[in-house]
Amino acid sequence: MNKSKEFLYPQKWLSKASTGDRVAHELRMRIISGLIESDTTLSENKLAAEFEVSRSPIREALKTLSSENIIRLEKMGAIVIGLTEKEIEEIYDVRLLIETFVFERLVKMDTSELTMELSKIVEMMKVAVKYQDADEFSYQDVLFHETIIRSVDHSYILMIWNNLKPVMESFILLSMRVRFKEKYDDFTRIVKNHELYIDAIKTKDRNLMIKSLHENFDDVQGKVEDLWRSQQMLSKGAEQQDD
Amino acid sequence: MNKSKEFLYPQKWLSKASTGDRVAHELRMRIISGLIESDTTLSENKLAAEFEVSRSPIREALKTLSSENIIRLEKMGAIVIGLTEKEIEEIYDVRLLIETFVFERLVKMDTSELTMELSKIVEMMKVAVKYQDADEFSYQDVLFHETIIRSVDHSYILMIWNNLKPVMESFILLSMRVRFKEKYDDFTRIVKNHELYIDAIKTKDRNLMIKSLHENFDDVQGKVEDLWRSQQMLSKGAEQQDD
DNA sequence: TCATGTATACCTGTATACAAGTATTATAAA
DNA sequence: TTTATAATACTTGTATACAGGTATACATGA
Repeated sequence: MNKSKEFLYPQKWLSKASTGDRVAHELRMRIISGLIESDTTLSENKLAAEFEVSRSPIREALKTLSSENIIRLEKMGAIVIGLTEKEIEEIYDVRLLIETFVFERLVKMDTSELTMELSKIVEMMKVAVKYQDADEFSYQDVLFHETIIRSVDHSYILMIWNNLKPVMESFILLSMRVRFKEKYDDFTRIVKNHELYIDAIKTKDRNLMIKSLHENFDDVQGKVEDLWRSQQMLSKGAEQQDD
Repeated sequence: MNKSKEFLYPQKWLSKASTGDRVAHELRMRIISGLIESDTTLSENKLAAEFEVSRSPIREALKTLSSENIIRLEKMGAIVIGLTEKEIEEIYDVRLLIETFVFERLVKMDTSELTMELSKIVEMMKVAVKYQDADEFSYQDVLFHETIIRSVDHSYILMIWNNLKPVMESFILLSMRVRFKEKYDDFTRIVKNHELYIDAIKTKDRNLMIKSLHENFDDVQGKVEDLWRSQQMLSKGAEQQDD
């Protein structure tokens, strides 16, 4: 698909994806990682040439990315918006908003099945930590929250999640990769926070839920400066990533 | 664009829209009005033939509609989901969620400019009522809330709004058209609710805001059964609509 | 030097062509 | 009559072609 063989997005997650999806995922990673800078103008033709595909899947990808608010489609070309710290905070505003909403539904439900499922995911996270698999860890992290959100069966909350997810996934992926190298011991705390979250669901304890959610955010978000600092290095060292 | 000359969506709102957008708006109206029933399978080729355009804009439209959760893209064809009462309630859950969030931001801001803008919109609504222009009224109603949401400058809240807006707009449009015929006097109450909303913003009164918002929802949502009942009639009488 | 017009090279939006996959229907065999 | 298989009529995904439109650079005139 691409003349350069460097992919930021885990290729094994794209086994059944269309070309358009692949392009979208890869472009998203490059934008969020800073490899493609903000205010860059992307042209369909150039992207098509670079990815060695036709304009059709490129168009599809650009439309997707524009609905995620990381690019802006204009008359001539697509302008990269990217993620500033403001946007990252905004994403977490929204996450807090929807997860709080979801929690209010959960307290009225039987959550035994859900907590079982979540426990399984946390086990997976532990294994990912053990084997230092940042991508797998990120995957399970995102899955954890998605599982909670899906459990309340609310199609428009799910719609919000679906719009947010790709950007978040990319951001978490990049963030975790850096921190697996630099701050390995953080992960025991992240896992612990997720276990706290499960407890909150089990005991229907709002405060505990908010607390663990906030701490979880701080864990990803708090050291954002570190991430940006490490970003260039990460991007340039991206060829080591699996594909 | 269409061999049949009946459009549910106001054509003058589409002056600068692309073919894909036009198709999306029209399809959305047909789906939400019930003209196209739930579980119907839409094929790109058939739609292209019906709208007398190529598959490209149809594809674009279907992608848009799928991101709005009113159709589901599958291996063969797009399945119409439509709007059941459950989904309408869910939409208002989300509106309540984001407008409450926005209000919390507003109470920390200078809102004099905003309330001025909103007053203007309410004036417009009154004129629309006076001249029995259901479409114009709907437009101003949606604009009212969009103006509030935009005022806090939160790109991801705006993203949610942008995803919700088209479906809501269509729903409100259809709902108002029926009620302008059947329940003309309701509109003075709706206008009053919006004035209450402005007061709430001016006085930073959370409870008043929630109250007016709820009543506003009830006004649209409460008589949903009526809407569905009138739906068929409306759809069949759609050729009278402006274009 | 600055303004205006024009050629040119690019861009998107739409149409069309083609390839590969899937459901369906008809046909053949048991 | 039922089952299995092959033909066929669809479907989407991608590539390509074409038609406007837009920006840029350059030349021409004041």
